[in-house]
Amino acid sequence: MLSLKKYLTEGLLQFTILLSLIGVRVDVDTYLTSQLPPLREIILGPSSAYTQTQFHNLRNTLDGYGIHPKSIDLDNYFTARRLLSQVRALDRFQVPTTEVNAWLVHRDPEGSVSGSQPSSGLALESSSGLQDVTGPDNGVRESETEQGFSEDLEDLGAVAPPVSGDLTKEDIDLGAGREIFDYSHRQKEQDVDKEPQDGVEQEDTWPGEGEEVLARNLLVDGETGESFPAQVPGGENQTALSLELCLRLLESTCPFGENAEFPADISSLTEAVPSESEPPGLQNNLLSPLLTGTESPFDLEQQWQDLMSIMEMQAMEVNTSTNEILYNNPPGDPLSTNYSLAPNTPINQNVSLHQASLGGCSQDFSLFSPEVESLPAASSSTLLPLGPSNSTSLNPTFGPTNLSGLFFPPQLNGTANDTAGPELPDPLGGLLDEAMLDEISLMDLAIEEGFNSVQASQLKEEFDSDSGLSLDSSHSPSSLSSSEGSSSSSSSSSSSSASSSASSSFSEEGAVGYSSDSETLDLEEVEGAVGYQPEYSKFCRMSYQDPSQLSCLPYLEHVGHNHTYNMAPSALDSDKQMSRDEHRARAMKIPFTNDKIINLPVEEFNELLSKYQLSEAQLSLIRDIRRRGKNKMAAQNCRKRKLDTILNLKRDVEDLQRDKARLLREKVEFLRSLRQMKQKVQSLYQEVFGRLRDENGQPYSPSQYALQYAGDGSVLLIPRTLADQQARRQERKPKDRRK
DNA sequence: CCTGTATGTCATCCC
DNA sequence: CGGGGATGACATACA
Repeated sequence: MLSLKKYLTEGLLQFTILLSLIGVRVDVDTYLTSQLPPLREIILGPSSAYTQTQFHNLRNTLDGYGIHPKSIDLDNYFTARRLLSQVRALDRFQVPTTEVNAWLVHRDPEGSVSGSQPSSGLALESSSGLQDVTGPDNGVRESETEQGFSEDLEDLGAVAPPVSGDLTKEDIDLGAGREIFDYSHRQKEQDVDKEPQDGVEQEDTWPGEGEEVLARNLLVDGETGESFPAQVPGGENQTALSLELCLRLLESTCPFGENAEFPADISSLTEAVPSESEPPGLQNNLLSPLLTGTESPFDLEQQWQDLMSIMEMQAMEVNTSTNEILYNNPPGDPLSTNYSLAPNTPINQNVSLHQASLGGCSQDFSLFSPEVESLPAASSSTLLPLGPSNSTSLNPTFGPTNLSGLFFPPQLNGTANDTAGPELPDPLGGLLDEAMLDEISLMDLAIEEGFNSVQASQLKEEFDSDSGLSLDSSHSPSSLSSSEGSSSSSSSSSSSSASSSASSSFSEEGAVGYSSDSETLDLEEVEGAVGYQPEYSKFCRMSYQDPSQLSCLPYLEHVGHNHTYNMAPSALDSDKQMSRDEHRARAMKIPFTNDKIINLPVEEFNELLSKYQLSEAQLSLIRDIRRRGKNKMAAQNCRKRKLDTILNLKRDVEDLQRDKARLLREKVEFLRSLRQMKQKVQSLYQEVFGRLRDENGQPYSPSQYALQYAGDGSVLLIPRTLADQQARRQERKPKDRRK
């Protein structure tokens, strides 16, 4: 089923492409508005989202003439499809906490196919990107859920998230396919306030319109004396298409924000270029700014770091600049506007690879997950570097200027250079070390595990049980006052009976405090059971309390102290159990119990003393007993408080350690994902670059040329020297911003 | 006998 | 200024 469907789809797409190339413009898009899904489905397939094929770009660029049917290399096309599928593998970018879903949106220069599926969960990331389908040939990519068709489309390389119906015509024109990075988009929203900076950057890199800048840059290449776009030999037409697709794929793989600025910025993919091919010396010179200063440009690690830095920038809120830039792109953006022009540009001029290039085909690649998707289509559109805008801008710009041959890797360059570029080497470099990361994660995990399994759970339980106790000093006072009141009342109500004294002491303890209400009750019950004998009651209380509390506290469990030893086997042995003060009081013939001495309120206590004729020695002893008794309770409360504090601190530490471990794990996972993406990008870059051929059919030297992403999502083949210059330029910006 | 824990007591600070 | 809570330090009992 799938194969058949795929076959049909491919055939249909190819046919459409051919028509477009021939100059027959199939404006299915006009009919394929969101309101008319059926027609679209007929042509594009069911639930086709917004698939924009790069072929459209060619057609658009060439405007139907100038491109020879021969120029289309089906082999390359399918190769591109394969690459695209590979890229698609990156769709689900797993980030620690967030899942990243990427969609490849294929956009036609003329009119990118805008997904008419508002309903689909996917939000159009690039507002400009998707949009109206001017040509039937636009590959439409449906939401992933709709696999059948989407799959085929995917192969084509046109992947468009369902577009919300709000796409404007302008968006459509401008927006042609571009890769949208939801993630970046999201950030952009957050970073909206940072736009000013972006604007500045734009001025620097891309004064006015990115297109112009690109053109200028390309033409300018003084060193080589070549204007790349134009120079690219038309003989490469064969590969042009495939290259375009590949480039788009590459673009899509890289979550770079699209920005007008980017076009100017040339962060080169060159970095990704296989190092083997290039001589070290050349590399250094040619290396992009990002790479410079650290390792050889070709160093994979370095490359990864760059990518990671880019990712980091986007992912980690830190960099707003890039996001801003990306998001800020208004629909009316020059680039976007230019997009509409692209279709008109004659292919002849652009015929070179460049044209094939990605300009037209932008695939929206949203690496990031649902969150991103949820973002409004408009905002997202701006984010994606590869988005339609790129294609449009590029085509128009270069087409006229004969810069046809250039591939722009705008996003990579722009994003990497602008935002992440600078950071890549440093922060990510170290982190990239997989072994190190693993180690960290493992360590963290171990720590976390340890806490979780052993102490954490226990502590939690303990704390829960111990909830009654609070370190907050405020608690004790209130409880104390209340307890005192109760104690006084109890004491007053009951004269000096043993039971009364016992109850009063208990109540006082509750008041004292740290014991929770339940605790107090328990104590009271216990003590009541014990009967009079304050000392016993005290001991009992302590013994009673401690065990219960201890049970809750794992640490204390090992303490097997049985404080009940204080309790005589029989009440008759109470004398032995009396405290020193009890003995002293008895020796001094104190007429009332120590409980009363200790627990009676001051007034009652004084009143009690006044009732008896006591000697100085007796009064002194009574006061000492009262003082010691009070202090004893205070000491108990103090110790309890201290213990609670320690336990709470321990719990806090454990919690923090768990959080830290979790965050580190997530970080490691994120870095891994970034690394994988980088590898993919690199491989794709190499593959694409390796397929490029000059007029003579000779492959380009990686040491002399490099692929770069333009801000608009197009990919250019430029001299390394130029790439290095631009890369350096961009590298500075991000740093400045951060500062 | 040594050690660790629990508890009591004292001195002191502070409210 | 005294009562009393809080707490560090020390002493003691006990396992």
